[in-house]
Amino acid sequence: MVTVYVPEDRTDLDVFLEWARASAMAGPLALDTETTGLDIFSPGYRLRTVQFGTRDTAYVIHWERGGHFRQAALTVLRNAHKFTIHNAPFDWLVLDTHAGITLEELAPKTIDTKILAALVDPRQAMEGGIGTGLKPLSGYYIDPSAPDTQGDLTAVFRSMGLTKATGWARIPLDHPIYNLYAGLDVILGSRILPILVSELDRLGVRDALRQYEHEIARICAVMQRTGMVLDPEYTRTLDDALRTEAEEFAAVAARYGVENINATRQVSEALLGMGETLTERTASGAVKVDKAVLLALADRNMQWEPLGSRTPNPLAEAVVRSKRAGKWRSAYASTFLDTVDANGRVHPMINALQARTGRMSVTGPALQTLPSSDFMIRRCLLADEGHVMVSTDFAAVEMRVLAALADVKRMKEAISRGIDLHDFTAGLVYGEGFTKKHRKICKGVGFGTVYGGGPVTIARQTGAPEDDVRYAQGRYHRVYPEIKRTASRWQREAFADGMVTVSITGRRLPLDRDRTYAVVNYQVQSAARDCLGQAMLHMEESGLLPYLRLPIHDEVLASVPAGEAEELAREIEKCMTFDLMGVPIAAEAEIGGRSWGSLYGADY
DNA sequence: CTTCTCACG
DNA sequence: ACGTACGTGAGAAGT
Repeated sequence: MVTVYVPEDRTDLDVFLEWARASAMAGPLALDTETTGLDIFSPGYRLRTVQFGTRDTAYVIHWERGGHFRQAALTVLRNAHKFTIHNAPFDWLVLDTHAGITLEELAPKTIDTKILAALVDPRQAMEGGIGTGLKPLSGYYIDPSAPDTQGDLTAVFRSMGLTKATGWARIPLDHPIYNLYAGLDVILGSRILPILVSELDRLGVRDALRQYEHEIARICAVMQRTGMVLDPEYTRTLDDALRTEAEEFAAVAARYGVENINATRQVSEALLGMGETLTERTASGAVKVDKAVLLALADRNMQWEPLGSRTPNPLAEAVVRSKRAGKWRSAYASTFLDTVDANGRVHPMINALQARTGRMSVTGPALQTLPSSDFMIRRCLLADEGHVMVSTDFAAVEMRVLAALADVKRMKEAISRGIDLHDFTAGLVYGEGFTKKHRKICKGVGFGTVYGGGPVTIARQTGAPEDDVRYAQGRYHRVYPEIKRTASRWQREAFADGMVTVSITGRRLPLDRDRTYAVVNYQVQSAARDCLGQAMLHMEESGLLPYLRLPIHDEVLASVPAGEAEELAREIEKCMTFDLMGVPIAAEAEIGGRSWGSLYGADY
């Protein structure tokens, strides 16, 4: 039996305050907000309700009504000493931006149940895990028939002629289902907390890892709040130019009967009709017409450089160009313009613990995936006024992490002596007279090993003959025997531990039963992510957090005052330099100009 | 909702 | 016994 209260007047609010005071003494209060949407930094964004709850009681405070309602919510937000929130960064930023409760104040008082859930099982439901959303967690741990508060509310929206996009902003504040579901979320959050804590205790997940993840989440939330400056004039011009390019080449494709360049079926049929032979197939058996296929028909390599090996197919050329311009416009340039805030900044969401390996992801826009082959998209984003961009990369971090985790003696020796790792490997595999080609194969085998790839894939990736790759991979494992040995140990331990391999930081990494070879990649990718996390903690300790803009797996992007760029770049490098089990982890900073594109060849 | 494609580390 | 490329986000089309 649970009760959801919705205070209507000052008397009700006094009851709420008394309840909150007493409840907060007994343990963490569950906290949640309802807002007009997910676009926290958009003009016109509103905080609508703030909910507080325990395992059987919830109070939905109508922030939107102002006055005493806000005062009451603020009193509890300021006075309670511990909150449990599901997906805290969102609520931190909402309350920071729209209620004046800074995330610096709230974060140290927060336990995020989404973090705890990811430490129990980082997989999404589709990957065979429970999922880390409140709904799947409630279904699994509390009651399979627990209401889908978000899903059911969208149904309510529809019945009122509203959509997912408009419903959260327009549903009347006093709608009973809206209030019931707002209240249920904190009740569920409150009930999930002790369950997840006891799961983590049972599984032996150290408290240090839980604390560490909360620190990382806070640091990422600060970066999200800061955001990045957009160059609006450049971006508008680029958006127009990309639209024009997409349209012009789409018109060329139309002359060959392709009405829709994104319809792969139309493209493949038109190409076959022109007498081209298309041999590659997709997983489902359809004719494959991806970029690699089209560029080959257009007589270009993957860098788009002309090959001179055949007559370029004009349709293939038109389709690749139109598709690229269209994608770069819709995924990047247009999204920048659509998501920019009133101060000219974009605030992508940084999901600090998103991937099943613990890796971070960035969405809306996906700033970790901007094209790197051309500066034109990155040129849209700027360092702050008077600042320059600094990008600092870990040096070959995954190879170093592998050397450390698997205790690869000769690899560790080479790294410590500062020798180029792929040169070193080529020397061991082919002898001192190795060629550039040999080095390339060894580099491919090195990466292939980190990813768990076989000779066929590595051969395809490097362009080297399969037999050569086979030979090199065999030799590779002879000169670095510890890798296979460690992989076997990891697999053995995972089998004994419910198909879960435990990372160097104590992170649980569930394996797929039919892909246990991926254990090497999971261990390496996860440890590399924690190198980034460790570096981020160092950077905050050094006072660099205000300059940080974006984590990109093995890189940190910063905006620093132009006059102090050299010093701050050295400081960032220092924060990304440390020892991992006897292996030096190192980083190199590159100082650019005002735009991110300047680090990719742009002149501004 | 699934598939295909393409952008990144 | 053998061999397996890893992790993401996003738009568009097709079912």
